[in-house]
Amino acid sequence: MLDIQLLRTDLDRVVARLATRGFQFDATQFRALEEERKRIQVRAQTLQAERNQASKAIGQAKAKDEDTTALMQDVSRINEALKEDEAELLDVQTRLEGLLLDFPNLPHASVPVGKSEVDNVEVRRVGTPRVFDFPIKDHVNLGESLGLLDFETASKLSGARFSILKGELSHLHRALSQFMLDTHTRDHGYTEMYVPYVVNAETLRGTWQLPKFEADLFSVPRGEQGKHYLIPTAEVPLTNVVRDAILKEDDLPLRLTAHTPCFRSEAGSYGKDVRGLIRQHQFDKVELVQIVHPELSYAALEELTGHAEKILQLLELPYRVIVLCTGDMGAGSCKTYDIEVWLPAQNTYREISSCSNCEAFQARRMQARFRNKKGKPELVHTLNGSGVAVGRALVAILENYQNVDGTIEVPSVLRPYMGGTAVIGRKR
RNA sequence: GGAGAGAUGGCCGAGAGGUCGAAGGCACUCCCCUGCUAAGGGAGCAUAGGAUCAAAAGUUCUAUCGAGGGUUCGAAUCCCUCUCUCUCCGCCA
Repeated sequence: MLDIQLLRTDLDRVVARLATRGFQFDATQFRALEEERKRIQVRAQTLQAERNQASKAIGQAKAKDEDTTALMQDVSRINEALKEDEAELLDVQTRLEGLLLDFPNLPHASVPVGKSEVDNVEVRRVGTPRVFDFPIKDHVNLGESLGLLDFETASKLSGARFSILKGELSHLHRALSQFMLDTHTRDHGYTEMYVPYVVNAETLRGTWQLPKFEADLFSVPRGEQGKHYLIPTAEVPLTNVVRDAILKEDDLPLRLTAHTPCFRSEAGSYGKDVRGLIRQHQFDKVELVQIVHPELSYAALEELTGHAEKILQLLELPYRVIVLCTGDMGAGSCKTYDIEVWLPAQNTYREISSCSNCEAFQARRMQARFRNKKGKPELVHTLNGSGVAVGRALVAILENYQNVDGTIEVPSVLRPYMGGTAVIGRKR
């Protein structure tokens, strides 16, 4: 959520900057609504003040045993008028809030302006794609021929876009998440968290998934309590840890990590990536979240992106980092780096992590604050990034580490997590 | 699942229809005092929004005592619904 003050004082600039991310906004309509709000609010508040004063006078008169009939009639009249104003005010405010809730975040000045993913800018490339001297297979082929990847049975259980991993492949999947968590907690200073996978609507509102993206979520009916939702990413529970909290300045930065499944309905995305593990309704991810002092959030973004990159470096997977242009960024982000891993079967880099600085956008919604030097509560900045998507890392390992006989080499950092296994799929 | 108790400011905790945005304490900030090992005195100290203002400061108004509704001229205080926490019993990986 944007700062309403900013809209009141600097609307034209806000509209112009939001236009760079393809967000059209009717400033005239907003101004008119604001005018209306102001008019009604001033009137209503004046009436309230009158009423409060009169009521106080009644109390004082009664204490002195005086007659209060005239005063009470006054108040009744005020209340009549007030009732209408309050209803109008509520209506205007609801409409304004509705507009405000739809606003995406303002892009940071360093973000390239563009319309879509073709305008994203590559920042760096790390590692060199391996040259194969045999015809390579994609991860689906590799997994299925080894008998370790089973989409058919998964679709019997749950439908399309679910998968079953077996034996050594399932073990490798587990090894990956363990390795990521260990690296982030041991080397990068994150605190490991175990968090709920089912959250309430308030929590999703805090991080922006509601109300706009409800269609992408799996929900769980809960009788009188309404609906709960399966988390689409651990960003949701991790970031909301600080919702409605006032932290000590010394507590910052908070670095939190969790390994969780993520559930995405993504009804609209069929037709793309239908094959394989790339786009699933359920996948595992190790998430990184930082809650930081506003002045340090851009340094933290570089740092957090580096933490995610470190995983790929240790796994010796080639990747590149791109900065998303204004038109391709998520709504809550001021600046986003995507990390894309090399997939030889697709002959391209594919997203494996997305690292964003949301500045105070989520914090304002969540009322997540810290007490600053002056003793005043001030909004924190929030950042999140995948460190990294486990399923996609598995895909990358299958494809990059494949041997001519269809077996898979285990990256050396993962071998301790695999009981020393060096190759997957070797016949015994 | 059953029975009971509770939810007040950063924290603890009083208040039980009127002058309560809320006593007192702790913490914090500033000042004074004091040569000392969690010493004393004074002042300040909730959040959000509105108006005024070029802006800040200041002034002023409104809302907020778990959330939402109701009663009333007036609600932290009374009534209803919900949520959460605690205690006891039951069940359970």
